[in-house]
Amino acid sequence: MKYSIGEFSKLTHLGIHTLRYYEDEKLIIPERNNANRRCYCEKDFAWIAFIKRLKDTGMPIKEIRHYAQLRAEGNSTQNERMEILIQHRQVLKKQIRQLKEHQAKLDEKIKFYQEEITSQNQ
Amino acid sequence: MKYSIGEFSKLTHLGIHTLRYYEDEKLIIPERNNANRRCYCEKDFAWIAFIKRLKDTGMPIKEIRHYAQLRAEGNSTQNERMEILIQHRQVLKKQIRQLKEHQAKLDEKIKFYQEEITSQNQ
DNA sequence: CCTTGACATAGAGTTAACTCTATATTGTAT
DNA sequence: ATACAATATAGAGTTAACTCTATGTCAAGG
Repeated sequence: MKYSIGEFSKLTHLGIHTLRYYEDEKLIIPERNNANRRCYCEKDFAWIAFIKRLKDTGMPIKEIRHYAQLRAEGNSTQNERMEILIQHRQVLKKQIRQLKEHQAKLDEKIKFYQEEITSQNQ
Repeated sequence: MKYSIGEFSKLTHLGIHTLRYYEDEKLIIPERNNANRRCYCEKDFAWIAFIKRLKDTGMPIKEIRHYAQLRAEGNSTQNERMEILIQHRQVLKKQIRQLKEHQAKLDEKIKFYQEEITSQNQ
């Protein structure tokens, strides 16, 4: 199955402009048809999903580009790509730990407000 | 204990420029001494710690400003501030859930690489 | 007295990540 | 054949959150 940029935009919930921007940034470079139109495929869809994951976990576009370029070079870069992901796993782990701490502190603060407010109503 | 902006900058690990920017944005407005110099105190330190927490959990500065303005209005806004934090707790909860999902998928991918690589070495 | 360093304000510059505009082509329905 | 909607490129504009520069003030040490 092949998708025009418009279809692919709907599929991925990324704007047309964003897809072209990602192409400029060399994150995802789709095939072209004989009229020079972009032709995205299933594989591109899976790849975009992964790009989103990296973005959502705070990886900047430059780093994603690096990963994408290694990917484009083929199998010989598997090891290096794995290393990047292993590094990133550490980052993610730390993020989760920190957010949990923030959550705990936020809960404390909310509890404090609740106590303040109920004590005022007596 | 009172701190000049230079001291407070070191204490909070926020640049002097950033502290002044936060003041422009009405997040934290310290006292002034008779020479018009900023005078940060312990309470400001606790408040900056909380601002950082909100920032680190993705709250934009405009929303933090809103919270800060309510805070400046005093006790009568306690309820509204609590509501904001309760809302934000939901956001945070969702963030953590998502990051955990991303972590799981990342682990899968790493595992996949490891299997690929070991199978190639045989 | 004079220099120096920390502070003050106002406003310009930077960076990341989009997002939009202008203009030109092209495939499809009438 | 013609109109029109989707696509193409190049480049400008936007937003958030800083970060820096220019210029001026002032208190304390030599």
